[in-house]
Amino acid sequence: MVTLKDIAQEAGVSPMTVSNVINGNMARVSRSKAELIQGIIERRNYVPNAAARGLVCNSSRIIAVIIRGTSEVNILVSPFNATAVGTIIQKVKAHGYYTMVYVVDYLEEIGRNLRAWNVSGAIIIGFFDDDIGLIHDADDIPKIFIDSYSHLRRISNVGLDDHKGGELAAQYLIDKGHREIAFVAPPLTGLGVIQHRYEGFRRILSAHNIPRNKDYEFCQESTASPDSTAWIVRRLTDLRGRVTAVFATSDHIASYLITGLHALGVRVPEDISVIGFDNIPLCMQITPQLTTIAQDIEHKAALAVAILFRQLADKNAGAESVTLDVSLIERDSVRQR
Amino acid sequence: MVTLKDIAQEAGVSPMTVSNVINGNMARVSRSKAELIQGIIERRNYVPNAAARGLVCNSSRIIAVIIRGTSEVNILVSPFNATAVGTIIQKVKAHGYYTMVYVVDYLEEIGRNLRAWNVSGAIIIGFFDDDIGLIHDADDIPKIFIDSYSHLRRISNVGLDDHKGGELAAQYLIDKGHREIAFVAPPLTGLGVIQHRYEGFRRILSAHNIPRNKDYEFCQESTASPDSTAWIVRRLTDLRGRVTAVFATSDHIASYLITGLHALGVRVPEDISVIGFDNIPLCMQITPQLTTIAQDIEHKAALAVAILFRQLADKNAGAESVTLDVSLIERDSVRQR
DNA sequence: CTGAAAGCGCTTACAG
DNA sequence: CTGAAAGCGCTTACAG
Repeated sequence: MVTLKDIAQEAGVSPMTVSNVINGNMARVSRSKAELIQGIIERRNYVPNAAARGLVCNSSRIIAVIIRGTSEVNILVSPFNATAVGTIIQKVKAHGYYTMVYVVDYLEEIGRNLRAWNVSGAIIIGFFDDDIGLIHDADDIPKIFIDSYSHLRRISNVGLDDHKGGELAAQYLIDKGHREIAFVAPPLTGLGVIQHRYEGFRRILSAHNIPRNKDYEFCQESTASPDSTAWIVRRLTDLRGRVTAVFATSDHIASYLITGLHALGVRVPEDISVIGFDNIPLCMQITPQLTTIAQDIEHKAALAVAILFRQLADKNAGAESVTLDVSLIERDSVRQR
Repeated sequence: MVTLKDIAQEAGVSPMTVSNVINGNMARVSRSKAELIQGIIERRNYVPNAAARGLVCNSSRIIAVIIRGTSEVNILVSPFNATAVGTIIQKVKAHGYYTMVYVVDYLEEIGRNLRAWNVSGAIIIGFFDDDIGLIHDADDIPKIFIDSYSHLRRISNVGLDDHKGGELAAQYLIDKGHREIAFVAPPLTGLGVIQHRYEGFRRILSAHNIPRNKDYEFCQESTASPDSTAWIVRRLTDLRGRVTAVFATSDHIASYLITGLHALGVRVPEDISVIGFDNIPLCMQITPQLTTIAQDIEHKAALAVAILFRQLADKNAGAESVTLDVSLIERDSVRQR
C-alpha cells in the first residue's frame, strides 16, 4: 500500500507538501514541485486513505442511509425502498461523498452506527415514533428523516400528505359507489405514514356515515410478499359480495392482492375494486392497471439529500421539513357500482 | 464525542486496559476493573471509532458493493440489482461488517474506491470484461464478481449458465412452433451475460436452420424503462405478422415490452409471444403471466457473500467460482402456433 | 514556498 | 493484571 510518505520520499519533499498538492492548496507549493508530485501520484496510483483523513479532519464524508428492517427481510424488495436508496446513492456520489447502508432493527442501533463511523450525515427511512429522540449521542450529526411523524422539534423531515392521500382514496371509492371498503396495511411499526393514511381514509368514510368495521381492516404479518398476503386474500374472498373495494396502502401490496384474488377466481375490478398508493411503474404493468395515490419517490429522496447537504454546508441552517403533495391517478382497477 | 481516553480517565486506568475490555481480552483485565469499565462505557454510551480502529488494525470491516452505472441512472430500479444488493447488505451485517455501495462508471474508479476506504472485501456486479485486470493496486483485497465472464484466472465469480438459459429459451419457442424470433437486450456493456445468452439462443436457432436476421435484434439505448423500450415496441409492432415471438434478456425488459405492445393493440401471446429471464416476482403479477428462464438472485448474492467471507477467513483460500443452473418456468406468455 | 512537530482515536508489541 | 511508548496515514497550526 503506497502512502503519502512514500510519495514524499520519492519526490524528495516533506509529506505536508504532498498533502497540499492533493488538497489543491496550490498557493502553498511551487508549480514545478506540484507537477513533479502530481506525476508521481499518478504513476504510483496513490489514493489517500479516507479513514486517516477523516480521523484528523473529523469528517468522514460518509452519509448513512438507515432503513428499518429485521435480519430476515430483504429491505430492497420493496420498490419504495429500492427507489429511494438508489436515488440517495446517486445524489450522494454527485456530492463527492460515500454511502453506507445500514439495516437497523432497534432505534438504539442507529446512534451506535452513526458514531462508529463518525458519519457526516444520515438519512433515516421508516422510523416514525417520537422515540427518535432516543437516537443516542448523535446530536451533532445532521439527520434527515423520510416519512417520519415525530412531533419533536428540530427534526428535518421530508414527508407526504398521507392524510390527504387516505382521503383521496376514500372519496374516490365513495364517488364510485362503494361503501363496504377494506383496508390493507403492512406490518405496523409505530405511528406513522400508515396511521395517517388510515385516518384520512376513515375521516371521509365517517363523513359519509360509514361506520368502522374491524373485520375489514387487515395488517400483514411481515413485509409484502405473496405469503404474507395470502391469508388476507382468503378473507377478502370470503367477504366477496359484501366488501366491494379495497384500499391498499402501497401498490406493492395491492399487486399481491390482485394476483392472489385472481388465483382464487375473484375478478378485479368486477368483483372487488382495488386502489393502491405510491404510483410505482408496476401500476401500469399489471392487469388491470392500478388506480392509485401518486407520490414521487425519487423526488422525495433527492430532496432529502439536498436538505442534508444544505445543513452540512451551513451548520446552523436549522431544521427544515417539507410535506409533499399527493394526487389521484385513475386507471382501471376501480369500477363504478 | 467521548473517546477511549475519556473512559480510561473516568475509570482511573490506562487507555489500553479499556481497549482490552472493549475487545473482550478479559484474560488481561481483572474482573472488578472490567466491570467498572463496562459500566462507564454503557453509561457514557461510548462507541469506538471504527476509522481509528481500522487505521491501526489495517482492516476496515467494510465490504464494498460495486455496481456499474452512470450518474443519471438509478441502479436500484432494476429488480435484479435491488434484490442482489438487498441480500448482500443483510448478509454482510450478519457477519458484523459494514456495507458501502458504490456506483461506478469506469473501471478505474473501482480501484480508487477500494483503496480509499481500505475495504476488507468487495462484491462487484456487472463488470464483465477482461479489463477487470485493470482494477488497480487492489490485488490484496478479496474480490468476488457476480456475473463476470473474465477469462482471467485467480478471480472468484458467482455466475449463471447463461448459455444454457439462451438455449432453453430458443428451444422452447421452437418447440412451440416459432421460427421468426426477435431478441431484445439492455444496453451492452462489454462481453458478458447478455452475450452468452445470445450465443446459446443463436446456437439452437442455427441448429434448426434459422438464419440470423439483424432486423430482429434490438438493444435498448439506456437501462430498462418505458422510454428506452418504446422504439423497440414500435418496431416490433411493425413486424407483427412476421415476428411471432420475442426473447427478452430480462423479465424487467419483457414487462415493458408487454405493456408497450398492449398499448399499441398488439396482444401477448396471441399476436406475439414473449419469454423473459430471471423469474422475478413480477412475472406472476403481469398479464399474461410471464414464461421465463429462472435464476435465484438471492441465492446468488448470498453465495457471493459466503465465498467472500471464506476468503477473508483464510487469506490463501484461493479463487472459487461457481456456475448456477437455470431452468425454464412455463406460464402464459408464449402460445403454441 | 517549505518543513518539523503534534495529534486525530485507537491497538500492538514490549516491559514490569 | 497493568501501563508507557510507538505508530497506523493523514492534516493542522506554527515557524522559517
